[in-house]
Amino acid sequence: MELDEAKQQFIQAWGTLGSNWGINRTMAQVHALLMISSDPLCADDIMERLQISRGNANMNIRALIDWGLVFKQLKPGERREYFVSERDMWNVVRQIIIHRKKKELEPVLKVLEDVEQIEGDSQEKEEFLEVIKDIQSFAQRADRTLDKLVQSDYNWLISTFMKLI
Amino acid sequence: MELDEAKQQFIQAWGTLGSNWGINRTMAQVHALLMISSDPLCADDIMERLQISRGNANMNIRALIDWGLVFKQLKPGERREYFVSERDMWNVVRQIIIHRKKKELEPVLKVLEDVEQIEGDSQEKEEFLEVIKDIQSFAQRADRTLDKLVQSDYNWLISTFMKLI
DNA sequence: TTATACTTTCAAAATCTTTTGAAACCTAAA
DNA sequence: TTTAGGTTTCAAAAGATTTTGAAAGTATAA
Repeated sequence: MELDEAKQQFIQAWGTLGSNWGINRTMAQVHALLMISSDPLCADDIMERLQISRGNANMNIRALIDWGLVFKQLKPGERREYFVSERDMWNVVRQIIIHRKKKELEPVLKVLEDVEQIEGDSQEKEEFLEVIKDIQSFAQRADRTLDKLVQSDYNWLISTFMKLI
Repeated sequence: MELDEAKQQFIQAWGTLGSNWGINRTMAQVHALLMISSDPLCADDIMERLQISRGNANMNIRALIDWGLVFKQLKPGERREYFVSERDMWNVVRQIIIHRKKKELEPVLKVLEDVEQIEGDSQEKEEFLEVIKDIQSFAQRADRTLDKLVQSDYNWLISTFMKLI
């Protein structure tokens, strides 16, 4: 396989993975492209390499910066903005966990708390509450575990992985 | 809050969560409905409660059965099929991990292996390979950890959670 | 101040995903 | 058989998401 073909394949695969992970396909592709570029790229480079429009490129670059997966880099004497990506996979995953936890897990915890506050005194209510409480205790445990996880550093993580295996 | 309103809210929240997790909204809602129904429901019950068409109900029930999240239950003397859901959250999450790992992680591992086999001997190639190998080692570790996780039972999981926190 | 080089926005278009519902398809019992 | 009660399929419609590209905006330097 040629290097360029390999790069292309990797970008496509990363895009597909991303789109299953709440990261839109192009956003993940931009990230992939930056990960495998040795030098910082500007918006025009990204547009050209991925064959996407300026608006699309701009939107997804901003989103990646927002997620903490890509950083601006200004070259001295140049006005144009260049971009580099986070390459450390644990930092990448960490940022994704932080974002998705906030966007998804926390709202569910809120709803679970709300629906616990129901009126009445029926058998049906008790059964409903039992199911809800089970889910809630699981979700809270997941929430705390993820908090701990994102705080932890890479070496700690590795050693935990090791103990698991 | 009334019980019925609470149920409705829970079904909606579960639907939203699911759609962020590679499970389509209706599929997650069907699962939610079955989790909080004390008795098994048939296709018509589900259609009525969620206000969805027969085709939609059927498709999503089949998908849930396929994912191991819902089970058929035949009532003696009745032809109609009834359905109950997996309620144990750890089993639910376990099934989702199994499915998504197969659908997402494994194809990426395959691509990473493929793109490692590139020709040439340039500086550029070496830099590309370095990034790929980092990602690969992380992905393989994740793969093994998830394997271990899905094999583990609930009590083991709890104690691991506890150690983390 | 004006020109230039670049970034951002956003409505419309394209694309992808989900849902519908009617027709085809079972299968058990009469 | 035939009928009745039920399930599955699938093409078309609806709905959601993503992408485009041109216009507006912004900052720098001459």
